[in-house]
Amino acid sequence: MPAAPNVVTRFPPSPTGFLHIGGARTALFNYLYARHHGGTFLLRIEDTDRERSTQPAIEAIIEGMKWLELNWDNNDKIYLQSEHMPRHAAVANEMLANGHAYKCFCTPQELEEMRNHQKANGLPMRYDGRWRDKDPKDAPAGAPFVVRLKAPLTGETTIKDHVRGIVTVQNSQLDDMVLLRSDGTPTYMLSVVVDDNDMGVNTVIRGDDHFTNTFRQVQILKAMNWNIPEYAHIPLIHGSDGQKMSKRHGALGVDEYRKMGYLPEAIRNYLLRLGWSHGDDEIIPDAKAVEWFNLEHIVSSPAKFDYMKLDSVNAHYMREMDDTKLAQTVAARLSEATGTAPDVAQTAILAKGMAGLKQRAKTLKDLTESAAFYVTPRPLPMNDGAKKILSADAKAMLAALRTLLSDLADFSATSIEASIKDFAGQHGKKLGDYAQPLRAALSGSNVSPPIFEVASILGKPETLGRMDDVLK
RNA sequence: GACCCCUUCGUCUAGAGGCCUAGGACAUUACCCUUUCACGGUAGUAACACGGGUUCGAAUCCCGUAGGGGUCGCCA
Repeated sequence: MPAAPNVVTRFPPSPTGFLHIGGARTALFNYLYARHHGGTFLLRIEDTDRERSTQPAIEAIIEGMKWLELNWDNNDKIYLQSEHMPRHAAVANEMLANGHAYKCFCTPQELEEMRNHQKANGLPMRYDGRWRDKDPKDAPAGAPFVVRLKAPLTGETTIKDHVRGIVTVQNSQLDDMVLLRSDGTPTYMLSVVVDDNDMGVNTVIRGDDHFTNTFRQVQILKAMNWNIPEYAHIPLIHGSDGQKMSKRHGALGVDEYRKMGYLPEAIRNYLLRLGWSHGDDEIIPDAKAVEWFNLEHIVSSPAKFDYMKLDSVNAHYMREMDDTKLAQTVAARLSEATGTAPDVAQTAILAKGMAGLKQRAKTLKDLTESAAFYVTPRPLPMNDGAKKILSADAKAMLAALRTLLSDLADFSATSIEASIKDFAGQHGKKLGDYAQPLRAALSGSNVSPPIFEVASILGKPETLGRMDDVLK
């Protein structure tokens, strides 16, 4: 099935902030495509903007990638774009030498005036090429200059994109972009092209916001006579306002999702389905994702992020998790929230409780909150629902129940239920009449897993103790 | 403004001219199950943006309109 040999993809975030959800999806698609073809997935940090790039951001991105388990190749090594700036500059100079680039001595003010004029007159906003054919000798001595691409004036540039199809733009629409800044550093447009080429990247999967840039990049590629990679521009993820999700537009860092209690496998599955499909399949475990992923079924329109759906996917994976492992996670979260870590015995109780708890929760956060009562030290605080249940009548019934339970030898859930059911019948009551007060006493709430199961897991001494607390 | 792209239930999507009286999932409604809440089960509401073509036949192809988005930096 894998046709293209040696597929090389890459994820190139710029370290100006955390790894956000849109970037995570781009990374996922690149990762899956490489894995599907048995190819290589690389991580490149685009830190050429020295002003805005930060080390903490680099670390946050790496942490995010690791949390999502999107492991990159090349022995875990990261390609730092800034380390290759001399190479980028060398390429620009090569283009200068072979006539594919030229020096432009315009000042920033001059360019801004030009743009203002164009905007005011409803003209297309592009560099007008005023230094394209001028002799550099005409420039004032020692004046700073940038290096611009000498882009073709006529003809057209065509991109074959796996999502967009074949798209053509007239070269007259594209201006002579800057390759090298006046301080000699390369621009993004140059750096990506050079790095992709040097890294052997042959498949570029990235956000659709890069689509129009692609035409310019292809022009550089052609000027250098380099191979043009396969392209797949994936539609953006929109916020609820229908606009591109960005760091200031509702996109959260992946770490926030971890805190909210989402599982990495759930995030992966949800993100995969957001913009890609495999028939009616919704739950797509990693192995299937790698097996099935392709570029053909990437959706062509933008998607909105939906927490409800994420919740349901997360709930699915959470229920599949091993109870012991889940209990450890919950214990860790509990200790983070309360400051005291559950001990081994308590963690064991949590593990027993997981089966009943996890089908009532969507996230690890929910799960942790609903599990807390198992290990909360006595006397348990009662929530409003519990207080309401514990009327004088209810307490009287609870007192009777206490005697019943203390005499019960077999403290299994079925045994407790059978005995209470029998007891209720004898007193002309329903099971629920006793179950609710018991629930309040044992869980401190009006909502809990099956209460006889809870009692059994808590054990007889703790159960009776909690009942005594309420009866005091 | 210029250029490019997008448009199927509220949301994510299936759909590659007849399989579509448009399918699935999430959400939502009702009922069943039931010691609470969930889970689960059953049923339901709900969409091809609009207008023209092409064709025996169009959600699917073409053109236009409308709406939305992206890009136009010495940011990435």
